[in-house]
Amino acid sequence: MSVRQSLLAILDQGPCYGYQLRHEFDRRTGSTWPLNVGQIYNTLERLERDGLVQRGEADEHGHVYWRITAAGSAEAARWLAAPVLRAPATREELAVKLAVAATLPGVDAATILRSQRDASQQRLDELRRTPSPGLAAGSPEDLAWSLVLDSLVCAAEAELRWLDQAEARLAQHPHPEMALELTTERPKRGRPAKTLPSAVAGGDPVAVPA
Amino acid sequence: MSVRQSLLAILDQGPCYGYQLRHEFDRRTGSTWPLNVGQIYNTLERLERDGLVQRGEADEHGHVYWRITAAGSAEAARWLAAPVLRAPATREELAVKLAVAATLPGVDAATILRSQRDASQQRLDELRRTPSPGLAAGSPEDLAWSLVLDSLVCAAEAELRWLDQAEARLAQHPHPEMALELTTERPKRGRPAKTLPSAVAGGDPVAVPA
DNA sequence: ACAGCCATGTAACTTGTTACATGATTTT
DNA sequence: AAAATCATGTAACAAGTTACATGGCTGT
Repeated sequence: MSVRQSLLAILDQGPCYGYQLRHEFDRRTGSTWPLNVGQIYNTLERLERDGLVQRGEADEHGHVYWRITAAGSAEAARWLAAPVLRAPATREELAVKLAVAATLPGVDAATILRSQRDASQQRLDELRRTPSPGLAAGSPEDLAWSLVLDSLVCAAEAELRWLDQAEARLAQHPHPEMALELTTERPKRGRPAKTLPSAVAGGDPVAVPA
Repeated sequence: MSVRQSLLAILDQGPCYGYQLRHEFDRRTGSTWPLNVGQIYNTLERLERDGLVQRGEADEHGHVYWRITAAGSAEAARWLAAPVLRAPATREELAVKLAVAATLPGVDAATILRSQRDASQQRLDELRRTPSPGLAAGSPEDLAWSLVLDSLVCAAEAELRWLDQAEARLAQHPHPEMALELTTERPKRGRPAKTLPSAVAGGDPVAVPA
């Protein structure tokens, strides 16, 4: 959701051809996340389909310039003005994974946590070792690159903090032991009773079929 | 990339039918991120296509149980054992957006930053106000839910920290003023000259075609 | 001639996501 | 009867990503 919008924002500055867009994007976001060339042409076609850009004729060099439309310009402005909202619950792969792992009986969540922590720490070290680019210090590219790098560092630090918290929490719940009784109640169709206290289980714990 | 794997990990505990999987998943990750039912059936079909699960016959209740295969079991184990690796550069939408915004001439990055900061702060406040679920404290569900919630809080805090850093950095680079000269050099095809010092610009700064 | 980059494009595929259709069952 | 829930499924789409095909130009 940011490639599309980023390309649009760059195109809002003036027509570009595909390879140029790649260059501009990479320059702005640093050498991380090298943007695949093919993706640019895909994205441009999708943008054209949505009426946000228009494709021009090839010039004498064979360069195909793309021009933003009024709708595209509005969309770019909208994107820049509106804050990025994380969904009510952003899908954090790591959190989901640990939440699932911590509630599976045969799984040793503590070990998973430790090995994840090692990997995350290593990643953070790498990020910290990553040099600022050899560009002219103070250049806009340098600024942009620093922002992206800082963002990654902050995220990695937060991940480590969270992992430590999680480890402490897990220590309090030594053994999940939450066997897969799954839905403790027998699955029933239809509208469930509201007032009745679910009639108590007593019955079969879902008897996983062989 | 976590729905698919999570469902597989749950199925590794024993056969389930679709609705049951949704229940299990939601129970483990908290009420955030309610999993759309349709997605489960899609994912199951894709898992079957990949030979990781097998669909069973409907039982007397009309429940279609899905059973994990040996390959699926191996895949689930692999997922649980391997740490989640953020790509060399994870696509942080917010970072990319700010990096792009900070290098666009007509754009007031400081304003964008401030409004983003407000939104992020508000989100963090909401997260902090989010109560732990009314479940039995100490239950595995409670643990899982807390983990997810903590993760979101940590991420939100990191985001704010980063935004503050970014604001400070932007203050040092008061006005990007990086006009869209785009590729300062005239785009040329073929292998670029290595030794020549790019022949100096002098010429037209890409002369954006009208 | 050959390597290698510039440049455009096509096709396929993955995961996530939503909208919709269908029907059974059960409470109100 | 109506409403709500359980349950299964289909179809389509969005965004990202990769692999591949094609050709031009240029330096060695």
